[in-house]
Amino acid sequence: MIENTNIRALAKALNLSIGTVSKALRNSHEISAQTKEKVIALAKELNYIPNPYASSLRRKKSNTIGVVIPEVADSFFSHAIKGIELIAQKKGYHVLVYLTYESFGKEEAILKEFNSGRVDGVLLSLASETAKSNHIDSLASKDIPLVFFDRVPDDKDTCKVSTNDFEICFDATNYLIEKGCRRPAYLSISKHLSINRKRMEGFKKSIEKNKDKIKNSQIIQCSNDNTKNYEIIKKAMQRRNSPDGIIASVEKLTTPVYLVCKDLNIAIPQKLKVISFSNLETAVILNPSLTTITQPAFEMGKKAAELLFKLIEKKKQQQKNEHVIIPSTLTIREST
Amino acid sequence: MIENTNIRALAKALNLSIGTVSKALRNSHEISAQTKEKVIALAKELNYIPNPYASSLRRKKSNTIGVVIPEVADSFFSHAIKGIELIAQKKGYHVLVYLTYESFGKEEAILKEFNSGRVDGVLLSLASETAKSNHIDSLASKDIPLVFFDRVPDDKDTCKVSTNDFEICFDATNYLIEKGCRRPAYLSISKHLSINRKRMEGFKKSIEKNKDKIKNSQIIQCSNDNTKNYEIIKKAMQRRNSPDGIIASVEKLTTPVYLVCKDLNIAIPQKLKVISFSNLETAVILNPSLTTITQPAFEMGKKAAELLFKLIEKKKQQQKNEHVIIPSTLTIREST
DNA sequence: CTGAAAGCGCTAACAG
DNA sequence: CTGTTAGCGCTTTCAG
Repeated sequence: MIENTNIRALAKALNLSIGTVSKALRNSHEISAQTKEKVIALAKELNYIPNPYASSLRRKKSNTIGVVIPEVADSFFSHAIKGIELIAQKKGYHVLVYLTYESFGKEEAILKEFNSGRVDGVLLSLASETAKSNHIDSLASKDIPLVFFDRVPDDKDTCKVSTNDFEICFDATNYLIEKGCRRPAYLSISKHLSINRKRMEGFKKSIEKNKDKIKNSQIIQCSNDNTKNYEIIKKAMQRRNSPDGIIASVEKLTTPVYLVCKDLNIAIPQKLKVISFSNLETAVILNPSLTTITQPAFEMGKKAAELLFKLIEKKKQQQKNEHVIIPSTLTIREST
Repeated sequence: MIENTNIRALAKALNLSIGTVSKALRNSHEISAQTKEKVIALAKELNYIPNPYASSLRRKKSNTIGVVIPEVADSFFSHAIKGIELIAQKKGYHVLVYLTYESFGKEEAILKEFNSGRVDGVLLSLASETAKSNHIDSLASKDIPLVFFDRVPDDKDTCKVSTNDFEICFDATNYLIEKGCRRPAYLSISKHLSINRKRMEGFKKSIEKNKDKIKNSQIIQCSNDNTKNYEIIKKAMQRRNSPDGIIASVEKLTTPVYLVCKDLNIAIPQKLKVISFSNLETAVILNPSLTTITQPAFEMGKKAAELLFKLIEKKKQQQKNEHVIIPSTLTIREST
């Protein structure tokens, strides 16, 4: 940081007091139009930009939000960040991005630091390691608004933006069965994530509902490591009574599923029907094109940010536990 | 922002002066081990987190970097951000992310605001609209370090991290020709981007080198809008002497190319060989699997951040125009 | 309508 | 080794 033309320099040049200049710049009603004009003109000329940290310190307001997400290498979060940034930019807010790499410890540390007043609000999508969510209480006690998105907790009464994980997975499973699957499988990820539980419950509910049609069904527990997942899925497909339908609960499971089928010569959709949660643009050019549960990632990001700003702007009136659900869509393609 | 336990409260509780507490917390050598211990213990107990903005104001150092990118919905930037964030987290820095949406005006405005002292350094990947780069001069005049990555300018002597766009595209084109292509085409994006020019030049150089083998070659100008690109590519493929080999200069052109081929029944790789710049994990499960020029996105992000921190930490010694080139790799798959 | 002055929370001389 | 003090640049009473 290097010294800038500051408000004092402006004041001196204009023969005004610092206070007057400050008010003029913030367009205070108690300053004459003339003065405002002069001040603004010079500010522009000298390329004056107020020091945000001085302002933050004084006003106890950072005009910054923190976005804490597990990963960014998945297309869901790319799109979500885009939505968040869009709204933030519109509101004149700045966006700090933090990755937890699915680690609870990191998540905890990051949130803890937010108690410093660095941010006016937080958007959080839980790490898969995160089982309990009491690490968010300190934020609450400091009245720092928090909105969960996508990976929301279900044990807390907070603002959250999620998609209809249960219902869409229920629908998707029904669809698989309708298409003739008798041995459907659900590829599960972290058990801690309510998002995974909900999807899984949707799956189970459908199995239950269709139990007279179903021969067998299974939950296949996958890991965070995709090479392992390849092996896990391969084994599952080599067992007797291997699945004839798969619901992949996250985007990154698509690649191992397709690879296994290629390597084991399993025809999709004839031998195995596949549906994946995914926002991949390339779903349509896979072979066969992939039936996806498309999450409204961008919209969820936008909505979460909008909600957060509502909380930031008028904490009192706002409901502290609004839960917005933006539905996903099942896009049917050739893989089913 | 709500009032926190601040350094004054700590000092009072410990019967020490504010200055001593401050030094103890920053582990100053002029404070006794005993005192430090006491201070740190109480700080922990009270969950004391120093106000970063007060500190920034006083030290003229924000411990924050700004990352300015055109889009985040492309897998390149997802990976790059991951690399950046990794290094920043290690260094105890915070990362502000801004999207320009390919707009020069936005890019300019964002950089201008950085003159306020909000960030200690900037990582920039140019918007496709950006033709001139004098909007970065103000940063330079304030001595705010700047490192370009990926979309670097070539008219400036600055630090930049890029990949070997020219060479890899030269190699890729050679490979196409070697595989029998006689009518190769290059799908071009924004002409302003040096990255595109360099790739294009690599293409042309190869055409030149192989001119006795080539029947015809073309540069197909694409847009930012993928539905338009579909039409553009379709038209190109319907003309006489349509390409028998394509180099797609950016990832998002893959989908329209594959779709056109599907719709026009053009067999890849028999009738058309395709290579695309891409970091898509799904390249391997496309049909046919896609030969890609894989950019080291994560490594570029990391390297750019490392370079930036070197500049931030010791401005003097550091070369102000280091140009790091991290090579891309040509991964050959079935589409060629 | 404008100015004076206090202070946000922290750091860094400087003095002791 | 610890304390005192003067700000960083800005906002905001409160007076005039």
